[in-house]
Amino acid sequence: MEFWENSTVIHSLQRSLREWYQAQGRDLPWRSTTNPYHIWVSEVMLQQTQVSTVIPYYYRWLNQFPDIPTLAESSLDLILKLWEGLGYYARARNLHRAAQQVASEYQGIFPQELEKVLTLPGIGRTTAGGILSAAFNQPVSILDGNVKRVLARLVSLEQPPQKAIKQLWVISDTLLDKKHPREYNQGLMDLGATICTPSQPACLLCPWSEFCQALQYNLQTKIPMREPSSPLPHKEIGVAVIWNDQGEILIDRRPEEGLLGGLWEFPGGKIEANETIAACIQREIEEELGIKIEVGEHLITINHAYTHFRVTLNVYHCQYLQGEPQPLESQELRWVKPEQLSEFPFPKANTKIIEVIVG
DNA sequence: AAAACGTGGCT
DNA sequence: TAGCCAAGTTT
Repeated sequence: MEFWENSTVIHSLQRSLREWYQAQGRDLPWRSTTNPYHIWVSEVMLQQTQVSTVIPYYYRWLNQFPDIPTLAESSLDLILKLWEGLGYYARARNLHRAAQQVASEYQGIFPQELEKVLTLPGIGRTTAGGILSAAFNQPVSILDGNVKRVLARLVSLEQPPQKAIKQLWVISDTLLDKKHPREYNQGLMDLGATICTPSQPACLLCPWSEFCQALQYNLQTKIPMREPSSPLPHKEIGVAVIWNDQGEILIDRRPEEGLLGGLWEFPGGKIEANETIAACIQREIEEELGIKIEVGEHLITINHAYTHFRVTLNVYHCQYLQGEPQPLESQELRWVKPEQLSEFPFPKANTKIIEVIVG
C-alpha cells in the first residue's frame, strides 16, 4: 500500500490543506459566487491561461453576457471580439455552442449531473470537476496543471505526468476531501499556483512538506520530469494589405474550424521554396481570392510563436487591379476602412499590422 | 495516442 | 533570447 492510501495520512493532508487554504487562499473574482454560469466561464477562460490574464476578460464577458440565454443568442462575431487576445479560440466557440445546448435542453439552467455537464462542448473532466465542486460543492476531483505538479511531487513520480495520467487521477480521487470538495479543489490549485510552483517551490511554507516525497529526496526541482521537446518548425508567410481606390482594405474571415477559427485576417500564405515574397503574395491572392493585385512597398515584418510552430509575417502594401474578390478559402470577405479594423476580432500576430496602418 | 490549438510572463 | 509553462479539450 502506498503512503497516500493510508486513511490517517489522507485525513492529515486534507486537514492541513484546508487550514492553509482558509488562511492563505487567493481571493479571486469567481470565488465570491456560486453561480454555475459565472464559474463555468472562469473555468473555461482559465484553461491553459493564467489568472492575471483572465480577470479583465472575465469581467468584460459577464458584463456583455450576464446569463446563459444572453450568451446563447449572441453572435459569434461579438463573442470572438470579447475573446480577442485570450487565445485558444475554440473555447469561445464551444462556450457559445454549449450555451445554446443548455438553453435548448435544460431551459437555460446549468445541469448539476456530471454526465450531463461532460456532454457540453469545451468541458472535459477537469473543468467539469472544477465547476461542480465550486458551484455545488460536489465531490468531483480535478487534474489540472497545478494538481499534476503537486501530486507528482507528493509521491515523487518517477516519470513525466503525461505518462501517468491514469495513476494521477487515482491519487486525485483518493485524496479528495469528500466533505469539503470546494475548499479542497480550490486549495490544491492555490497550493500549486503559489507554493508548489514550477521553479523554486516554497517548500518551507508548504502545508504538505512533511509528506512530500520529492522534498524528502530533495527532488522538488527535478519533479515533475519532462520529456525533451523537439524544435518548433518555422514558416515564412507573405501577407497582403490590399487597397482599392476608395481607400479600403480587403480582409477575410478564417474558416470556422482550426487555427484561429472564425477570426479575421489579412490574406496571404506560405512562401514556397525558391519563391520571392512578391510572387508568393500574388499567387496566394489569386488562389484564395481570385483577383489580380500589384505588390507594393514593404509594410512590416512580424515574428510570432504559436504553440507548435513559429511564423514570420512579411507584410506588403498591395494595389487591387482586377477581378471580383471571392472567399475561395475563407468564410467571408470585406472591404473596410482602416478605422473600422478595430471592430473585427484579429489574431494577436496581426495587431501590429493594424497599428502601423492606422498610425 | 498524439498532435492541434494562442498568448503572455518568466528565466 | 529561446524555451518553458500556465485552472485542458478535442480529434
